[in-house]
Amino acid sequence: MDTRTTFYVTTPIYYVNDVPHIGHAYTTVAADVLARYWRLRGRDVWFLTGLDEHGQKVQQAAAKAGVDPQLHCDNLAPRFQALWTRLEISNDAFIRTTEPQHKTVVQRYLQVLFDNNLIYKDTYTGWYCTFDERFWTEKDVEQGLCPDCRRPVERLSEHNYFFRMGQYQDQLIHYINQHEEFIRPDSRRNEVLGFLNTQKLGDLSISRPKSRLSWGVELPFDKDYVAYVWFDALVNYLSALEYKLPAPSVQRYWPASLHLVGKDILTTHAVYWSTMLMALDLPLPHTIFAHGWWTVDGEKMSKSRGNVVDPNTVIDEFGADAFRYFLLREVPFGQDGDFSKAAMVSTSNSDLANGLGNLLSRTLTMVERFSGGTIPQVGAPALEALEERIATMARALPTEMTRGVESLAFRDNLLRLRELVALCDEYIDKSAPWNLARQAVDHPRLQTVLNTVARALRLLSVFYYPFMPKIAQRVVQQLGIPVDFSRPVPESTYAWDAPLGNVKINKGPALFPRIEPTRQGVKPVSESPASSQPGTAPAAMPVASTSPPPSAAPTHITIDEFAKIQLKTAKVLSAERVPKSEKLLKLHVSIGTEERQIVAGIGKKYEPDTLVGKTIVIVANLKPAKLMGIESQGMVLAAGDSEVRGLVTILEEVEPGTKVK
RNA sequence: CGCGGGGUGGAGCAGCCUGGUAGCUCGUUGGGCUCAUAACCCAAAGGUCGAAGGUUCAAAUCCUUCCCCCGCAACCA
Repeated sequence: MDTRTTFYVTTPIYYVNDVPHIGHAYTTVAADVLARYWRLRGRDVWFLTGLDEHGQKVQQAAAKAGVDPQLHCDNLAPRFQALWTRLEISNDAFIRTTEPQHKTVVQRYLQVLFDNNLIYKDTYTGWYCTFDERFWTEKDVEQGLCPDCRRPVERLSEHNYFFRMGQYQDQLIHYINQHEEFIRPDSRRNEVLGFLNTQKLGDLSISRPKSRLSWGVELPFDKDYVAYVWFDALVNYLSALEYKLPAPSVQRYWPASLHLVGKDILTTHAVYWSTMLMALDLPLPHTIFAHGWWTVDGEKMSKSRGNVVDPNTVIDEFGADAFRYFLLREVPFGQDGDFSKAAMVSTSNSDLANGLGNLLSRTLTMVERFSGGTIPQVGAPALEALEERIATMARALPTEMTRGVESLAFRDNLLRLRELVALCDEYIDKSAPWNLARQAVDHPRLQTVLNTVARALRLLSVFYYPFMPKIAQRVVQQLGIPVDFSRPVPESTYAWDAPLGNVKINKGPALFPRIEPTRQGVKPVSESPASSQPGTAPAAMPVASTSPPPSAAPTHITIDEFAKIQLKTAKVLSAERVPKSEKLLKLHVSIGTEERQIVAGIGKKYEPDTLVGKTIVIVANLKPAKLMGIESQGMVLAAGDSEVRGLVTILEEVEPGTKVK
């Protein structure tokens, strides 16, 4: 644990071209919870997030849009900033790598490394993937394709500048071994160590020729090059300290207490960034924590699947606080998790509406009904055993919460708080204040019940605050306890034994609405093609735009263009599965004059045997191609989108090779 | 033999490393209560722990084989 009084936490700087999704929200919310917790506890917190705005993809996207790259970034940046506002992110600064001050710092560090002979120029020849903006080694490249994105790679030879990363290998291994908390969780630490121990760490290319990529930070010692994106990006953690505060604050906050990263960029941080810092003679961050990824409804999130969760829509539906709660409550931090609306509804209802929300609601109503709207002082014990259990749990809570936050065990903390809520519910039921209210002789006991639950809520509000800032504020507001969460809250204001009483409450609306679970599992599969328009005015349909269905080709082709495609009937002579392939079948077909070998991706739908003898339709003049090493001399026609639904066949018996038009 | 993850009451998961009464949340059923957002409290039902072998006094847990599911990778010409 980082024991300094400062706490510097970062998220990665997100790529400005991305659409903000649940993953971005996750990291940022987690960082925010930590920042809020430590501010509450009086530490000197600095919380940084921001955007990575350089690189080829930005340059390309801007060019495509016909705008200046900077303008392109300026247009996109607010998407993130607006989301963070909605999500109640309390970052102290928002860095953008295109800011001049950032570039200056990057250049200064580059110059230092260059002057110390830690950067050298060399020729690099390798396989380059334009899309990923990176070179691949010989054994990475498979069949001329980028192992990452499967696009073709090109042989490229160019001069570049290299950072002597390799020479720090042993030092880094040693460092990781000596510092248990440097890379977390442990599984990730082992992963990095495994990587470092089994292969030789090479030097790192840190430049790109301007001829290929101009959108970047120019190297101070060679204006024909810009800095490679990682060097530029990682330095943000330091550069922000130099110009985002009133006074330069590297001394004050560096080394960072915590870099939160997704597991995909752990190596970059653990190896590149660490060795860069070593070379700069700067201390390494205290902890780099790699968290897991979210799937959606059990599937990986991807643009092509169209299941990317927009945090904005979740906030619209559930509110920012419930969303924040869900993200950190659902899964142990570090592991992968699954987001689904059903889970979101269930958690929101059971933990928040039925838990915290309902506890506050019933408590306040009782205070109104049985105590004239004022939280009473402690009276006589009502149910000593339960009161003792509550007290024990409550007194231990501050320490437990801190321990949980230190180990980033958000989920454990939230479950613990939920336990206290449940214990209060049990206490209320068993002490039955509504009965105690009947006779004056029981009133001292009634007072104790109400006071005890109110104190529990006071405590809960404080520790729920980092997770749900708005809700916490509403809880204390309704309880009538003035707690200002925007500044450190001394423990004396919420400690279990800190007295509470004679406080006038302000009961307000429910904290969380109960959400009726919609029919889950039944996805709205079919927008019935006919009348899915929520529209009006059927009469006024403009005649001209008998628009094609959305999936159809947007433009017409001429009959001549169609004539270029030779469709023919073909009789299947044999069919067999392509070994090791999931969906490929190798077909031999006759088109009368000749035989063709066709590889078709229909193996999920059809057993080879059932196809033999069938007459199908093929594209006869398609350029042959190799699929898994097997030549395919044509293409079979089949209905279906990504999934094959059925083959095109002929009703009547026709000769193989008959033209289809 | 491509890489990896997983199969535990209706659902989602923990337990498995370091064998020894199978646990949690949700759901279901019955009861209670009436302060509360049809909420809350109590109780119950419900599992041959994917299958088969093996090791052992004892296996969800260790070993072997097999089956199935899910990612990723390779291909839907």
